[in-house]
Amino acid sequence: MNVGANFSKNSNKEKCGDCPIQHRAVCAYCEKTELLILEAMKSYKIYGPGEPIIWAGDEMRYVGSIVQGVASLSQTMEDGRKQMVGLLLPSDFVGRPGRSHAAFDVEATSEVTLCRFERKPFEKLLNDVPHLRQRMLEMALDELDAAREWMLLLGRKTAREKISSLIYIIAQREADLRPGGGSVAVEFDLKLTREAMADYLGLTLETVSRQVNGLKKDGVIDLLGKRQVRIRDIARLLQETGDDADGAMPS
Amino acid sequence: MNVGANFSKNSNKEKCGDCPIQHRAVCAYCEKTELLILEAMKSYKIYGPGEPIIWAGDEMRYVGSIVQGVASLSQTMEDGRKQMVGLLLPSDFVGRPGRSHAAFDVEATSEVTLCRFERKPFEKLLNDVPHLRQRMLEMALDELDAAREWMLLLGRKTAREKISSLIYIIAQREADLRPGGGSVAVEFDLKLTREAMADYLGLTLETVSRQVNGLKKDGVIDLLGKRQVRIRDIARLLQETGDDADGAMPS
DNA sequence: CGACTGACTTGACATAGATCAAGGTCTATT
DNA sequence: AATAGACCTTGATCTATGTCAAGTCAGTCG
Repeated sequence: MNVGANFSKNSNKEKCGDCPIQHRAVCAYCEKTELLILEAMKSYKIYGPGEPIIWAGDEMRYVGSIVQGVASLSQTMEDGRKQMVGLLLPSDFVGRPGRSHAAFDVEATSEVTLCRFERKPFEKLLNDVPHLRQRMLEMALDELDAAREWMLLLGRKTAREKISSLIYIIAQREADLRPGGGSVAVEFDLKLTREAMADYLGLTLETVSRQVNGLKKDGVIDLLGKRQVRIRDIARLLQETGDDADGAMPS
Repeated sequence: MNVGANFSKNSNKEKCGDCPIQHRAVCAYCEKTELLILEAMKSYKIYGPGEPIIWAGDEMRYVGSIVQGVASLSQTMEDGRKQMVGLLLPSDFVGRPGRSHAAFDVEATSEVTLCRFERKPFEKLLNDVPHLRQRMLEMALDELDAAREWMLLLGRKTAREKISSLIYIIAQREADLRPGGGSVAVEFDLKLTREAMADYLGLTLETVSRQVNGLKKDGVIDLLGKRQVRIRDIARLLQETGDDADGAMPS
């Protein structure tokens, strides 16, 4: 088997049970016994919107993965400035094996169902099961790439490009989670307040509001509710993100 | 042995040979044979200042680690806007096992000596040697944390805080690489042009210039040469970064 | 039913940092 | 010692986004 093998989310979905940690962390290649260990270990917990899951500095008793809802990973400075550093959607992993205390705040943005494992036995399992460690490495490297792309957005994009990028990414992730559908969902719920978007994009909530309504006025998106979006022109939205590979040069 | 065991850089230095990949990726706990395999595989290559090491999208034949000098990991938009997403110093790993093409540009900022391994056999080794994979996971998670902290800087800090943070971080890293010394070097070379700093911080080079000279005028640092810095007041510099834990509240 | 609350919008104004434009300093080259 | 090129500084101005301050609107509670 190849180190770099990349299991598509869908193929994992078919082979694994209902808990995301199975297909994200253990996946199709694992032995039956290992699956059974994880099955026995897991427990679920539900958090209400706005409820903290863990604070930076707290001891981490659990690691786990999101089953339903949206959670945010963020950092706050003493004077209150806040920056989201990750958006946790269903199937994303929460917690860092090998570290006893949390480095970032995790909060439920909408109602969140978390599938949890006690950290210590999970680490032991990680130590014993080669595939699990490999899967964790892949996940960490994927998240690292995502974080670095977000750095380009934070450092160099304009407010309009930031908003467009966020909407586009949420649409993509939404499509991933849906059964049929293309690669980008057309109509979906952002599941984030304007303030949460601002914290994610390094903007103020007023700027977010103005830019979202700007995209609406320019016919790029429709707003069905405050957070319910329909993309009117996907190509145009992609152009607005600033990282359209060939929007400038018509072939 | 514990999954979360964290080998300090120094202890590894003592036990390993001259190639950073040994103490970063294989480390003190590895068997002799594994070290020998890496020894046989490795080769060195030297890059001049400004020379590209690999471009985003290129096939990655090698992975490796920096022995000497500074390299930058960056992304560029079509219109030329550029964002550095990582600063690679001696002992840092370059390349991503399990991916055949590079996701980011890597350029030598100063003269760089790179210790290289062919990617394919390295991946095979990674597959066979548990400690190596564990070390890679730790490195990836550390880099992820660093990337996320940089996101706070890019999204929420002022220009002055950004510059102060960069100087502080370079001073820390410098101290790490030196034999004796405290945790923060006092006098050192930034090894970056104003433009490279700007690309790292999401600023323009003019703003970088003004802020660096501002810190000098305010007695926080001295400039011995254009890139040669002496920190006059470490506590003050830390305060200027914005993430001083208790600069605001005297106990 | 009114009025309260939280999320959002909109306007007027302020400002940090970008942009544009010179000019300066250092090093290498001839 | 003149010339050139890379790098850096400094000033004047512009502008995108932040800040402050009123609203609006939908849902919820008394």
